[in-house]
Amino acid sequence: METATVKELFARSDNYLNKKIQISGWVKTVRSSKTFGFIELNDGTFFSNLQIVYDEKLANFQEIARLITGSAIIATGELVESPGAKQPFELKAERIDIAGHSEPDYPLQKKRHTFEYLRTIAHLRPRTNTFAAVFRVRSVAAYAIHKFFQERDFVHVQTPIITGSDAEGAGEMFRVTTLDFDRLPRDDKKEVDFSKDFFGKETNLTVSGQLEAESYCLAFKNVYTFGPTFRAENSNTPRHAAEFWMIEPEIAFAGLQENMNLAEDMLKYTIGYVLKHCPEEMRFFNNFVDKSLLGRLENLVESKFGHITYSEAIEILKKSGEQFEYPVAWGHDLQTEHERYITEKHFGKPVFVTDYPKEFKAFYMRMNDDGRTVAAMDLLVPGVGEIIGGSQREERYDYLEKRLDELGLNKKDYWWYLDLRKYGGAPHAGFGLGFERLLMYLTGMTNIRDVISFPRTPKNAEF
RNA sequence: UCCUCGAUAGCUCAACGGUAGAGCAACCGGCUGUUAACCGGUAGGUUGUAGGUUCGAAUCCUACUCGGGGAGCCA
Repeated sequence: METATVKELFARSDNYLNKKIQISGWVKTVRSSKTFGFIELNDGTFFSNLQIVYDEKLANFQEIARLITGSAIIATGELVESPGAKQPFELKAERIDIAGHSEPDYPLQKKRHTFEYLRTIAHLRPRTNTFAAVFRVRSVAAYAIHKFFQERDFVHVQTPIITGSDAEGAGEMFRVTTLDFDRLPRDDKKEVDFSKDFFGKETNLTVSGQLEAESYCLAFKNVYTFGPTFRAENSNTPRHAAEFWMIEPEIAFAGLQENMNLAEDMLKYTIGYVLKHCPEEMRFFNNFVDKSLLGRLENLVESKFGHITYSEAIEILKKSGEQFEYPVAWGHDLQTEHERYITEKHFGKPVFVTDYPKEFKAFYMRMNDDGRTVAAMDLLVPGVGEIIGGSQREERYDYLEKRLDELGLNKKDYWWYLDLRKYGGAPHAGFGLGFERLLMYLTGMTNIRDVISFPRTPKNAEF
């Protein structure tokens, strides 16, 4: 007798038909009659369930008929063709052992639950159809991203989670400390004395691996990071989490154009890979989450992304005839409503917007020849908004130094970052891709809390 | 953080100033091919929390907590 998984049964049913097999998994539902019944079993390996038929010949027939959803069982029997229309085959049980009982108050039902409720039982929601699909896609997408970069000889750099630099410039940070809050050490000025802290200085959770990635980029040429990122911003939106995963490639001897080509290739590769390797999951999303999903994704893999400059975007918005809440004028940053118009209505596909005024972009972005814009690029996609933010980096020592001065930043904090420009600073570029935002785009799920296993958001760190 | 909407049985919802209900889940029973199984029955509630108005509050008012949507910040 062979043990099998549901995935194997569906992949190679000929090998198993009319043979005795053993299969183990969790009960999704039981339908019982007087002398026989059916169990829907999911073993976690495949999106579809296996139907098990059992009858009163089983010694524990009564017990099986009363199984509660969620119970773990091990079933043995022959795999036979099913007379029912909804499944090609089923297991005719000769024996069913109960590995773990469930309880009458099992919170998951056969009927549909709201995503809001399922977030309150995040430890059980991967057992639902939707979340089983989301997290298999998440796993496959992560693999596809590594595969994409590895096949192109990029080096995967694992940058630190704890950073001693408070100068990453990407927002509020979470403090990391071992100090006793009830008895904080103070210095002469009565301020907290961080020299007594674990690292002898202030430390925080990283908000970006970019600065460190640049260091490795200027040694390995092409690198990428893929790791957790932490932002202590009080953001309450369906697109923000305090802990999320980010992919940050960095390429040397390359500029903004190569950077955008890389981003486009990577997205198309990843989406194509998921479409090919998660057909059941993607069909499910298309049927139950977003009816236009597959058409949109398949179209995206074929089409060229749009390209416009910030200045062109302003012109498009001015000529659009739309009534916007925020004014459209050169020198004003693009608001969400503007971004949505450009990617959803004007282009109807992903669009790179480049060359923003330096005033609302980070210090490290490369100054353009016009002296007022920088070589930045944002990728906007319909439904999700900004999915990628990147730039060519300022590789000229004196320009970077000048920019730090203009913004009132302390050059001492950036000594090693400046060093990278001092010792063979080559043109280089990179971007950050929010992994969860990619998953939202891939699955049609509209809340970031539903594409990360145990979401951390303001006032919520349960589990 | 701001604006806005919401919170009623385990879940999804109804009742909108006058005795809190239904479907599903659970429990008991019936049913020889079901598949969101079906049929009959039982049980299940200080209506998010704390105040207030009223003869009377799930319903009106205030504050708070939590959640949804929108905005800002951004990935």
